[in-house]
Amino acid sequence: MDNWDEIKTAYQVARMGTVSGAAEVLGVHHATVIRHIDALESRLAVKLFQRHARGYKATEAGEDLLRVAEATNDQFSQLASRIKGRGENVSGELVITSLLEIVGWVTPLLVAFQKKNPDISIRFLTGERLFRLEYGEAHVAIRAGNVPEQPDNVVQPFKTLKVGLFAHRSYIEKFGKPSGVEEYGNHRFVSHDDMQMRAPFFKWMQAVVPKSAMTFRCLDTNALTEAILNGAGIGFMGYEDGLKNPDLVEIHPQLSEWDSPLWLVSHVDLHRTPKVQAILKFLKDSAKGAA
Amino acid sequence: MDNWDEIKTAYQVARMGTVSGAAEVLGVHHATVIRHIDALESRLAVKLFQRHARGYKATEAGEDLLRVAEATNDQFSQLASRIKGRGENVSGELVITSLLEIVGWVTPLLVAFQKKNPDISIRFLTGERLFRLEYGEAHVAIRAGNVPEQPDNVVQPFKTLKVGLFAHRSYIEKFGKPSGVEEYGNHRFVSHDDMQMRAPFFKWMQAVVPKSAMTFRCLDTNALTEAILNGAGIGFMGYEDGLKNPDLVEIHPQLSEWDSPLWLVSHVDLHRTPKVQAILKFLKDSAKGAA
DNA sequence: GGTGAAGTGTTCGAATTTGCACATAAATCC
DNA sequence: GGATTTATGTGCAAATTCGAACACTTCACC
Repeated sequence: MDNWDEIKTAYQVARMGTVSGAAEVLGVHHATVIRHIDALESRLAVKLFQRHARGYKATEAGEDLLRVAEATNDQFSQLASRIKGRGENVSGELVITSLLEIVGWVTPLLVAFQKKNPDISIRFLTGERLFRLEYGEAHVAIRAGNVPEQPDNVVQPFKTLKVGLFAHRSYIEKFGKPSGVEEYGNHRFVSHDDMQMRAPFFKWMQAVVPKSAMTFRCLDTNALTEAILNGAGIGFMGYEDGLKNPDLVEIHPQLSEWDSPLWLVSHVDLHRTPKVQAILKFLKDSAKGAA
Repeated sequence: MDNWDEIKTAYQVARMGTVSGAAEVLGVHHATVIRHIDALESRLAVKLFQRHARGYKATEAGEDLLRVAEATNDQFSQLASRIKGRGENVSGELVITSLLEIVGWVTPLLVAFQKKNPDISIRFLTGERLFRLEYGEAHVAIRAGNVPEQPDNVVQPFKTLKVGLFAHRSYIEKFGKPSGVEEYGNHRFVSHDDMQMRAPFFKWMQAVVPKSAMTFRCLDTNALTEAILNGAGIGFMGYEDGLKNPDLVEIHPQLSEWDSPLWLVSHVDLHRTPKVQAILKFLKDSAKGAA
């Protein structure tokens, strides 16, 4: 039973009782309707209609088809309105992924967005693995570093993640505050263990701080912040967070070359949907408000 | 939501996960599949699939379509097997129509056929009105007289209805038996009231018997037979029935020109269905057996 | 009983759809 | 890391389908 269009045609003929009427409803020529019926009947090897000059009358098989096709027509109509409706409303599931490092910063934004759009349910995917937009694993990704130039992805600048070089008060009391870069060799630093890391502030540190001075290394950004707070050494952390904490001392004036740009990335297929547009607008607005 | 074929295509893509796979299942070129999907998506203004080089992944809308189309596919498959099955089995309703005159003769045959085919339910339509095959009012008609030459009807000879001219014993006792046609004017005849009747024996009677001798006229053949049996006069009735009844006397030697040929008529659209073939074969066989 | 309206059915040219060839991209397999 | 496999995507020609016109039939209304 291939060729569903012929079933659709037969349905209208059974419903209308005439070929001409069905042709008008379907918006095709009545010759087309006749051909569809003929094709369907010869394929099924069963007469669906009894022909006479004043119209078509469904046989038992035709009546059976009428019932099934009527249900199908309803189902498809409902499907169409569901799909179209889904396109217009901001509802359903919204999957967002980001790097682990900025979870603490992004999460409150997502919660706020969910509160503004109660019909939406948010899945926030984070992890070692990069969740890929092109496989439909997420609607929106927040990426850092260079502009992600993958095809089929729509990239927008989000905001710039500023970092500063801080140490805890307890560290300063113990080891003193280095007056300049040249003294860094005699101090203790905390840093990421991942030498592949491409963040600009990390590269700056690699260039300026001798490897022997990096006495505490870890993989997780949150653990790194904790290490600084516990006086393990000097290290990078979010600039705003650092300033806010009275127990932290800024070691080096903030440099713009440390900045990590953040990008909002969405797949081109989904970018124009209202749902994705809504979250993108919300995130950009909140970035603007914070700046 | 017109063009059900595109939905069918999208269903296979959602099921298979790749355009190529769907194309193979559908037996079309993969370019066609791509075009169907593109057309459907632009009509719905919603992305149904997320494209990447290793296949298509259904979006939420696509998943929705998958569910609906899967159900539809099942429904259509079942419909197809029902319709084809109906074509092969002798079951369902079988509508037969005949003239009132031969009801008594046909009914036992139909009952026997129904007993041989318990899956069938028989509707035997009789009445003043001619039930018409071309409107699907009946599957098979039993017609008398000239060969019905209507288009779209398949006509087969059934059997010849022989009639004889009989009178009841009580009539003979009262009025005597006419020795020849020339004495008919002095006798009493029972006949049909319908002067339009085209039956050959009726025309013969009209030619031979003066109108004044027709003293009992009625519209119904059964009533006519009853009239003969009750001694109302001389009249035509089924030849076999007349001979079988010892109380009846044959008035005139049977003439072949009285014979009414009976025809089995079926609409060309239904003639080749096993159900119609079965009843036609049964009726012809029983006519042969009786002859 | 004849005339007009409504419907079926068929033929032929036109428009649409389809299939093929080829380009390209990503994943897998040595 | 290069070759192979498997996928998507796009012009262009062929095949198919579609639509307009016309012939024919039946029914309803005068």
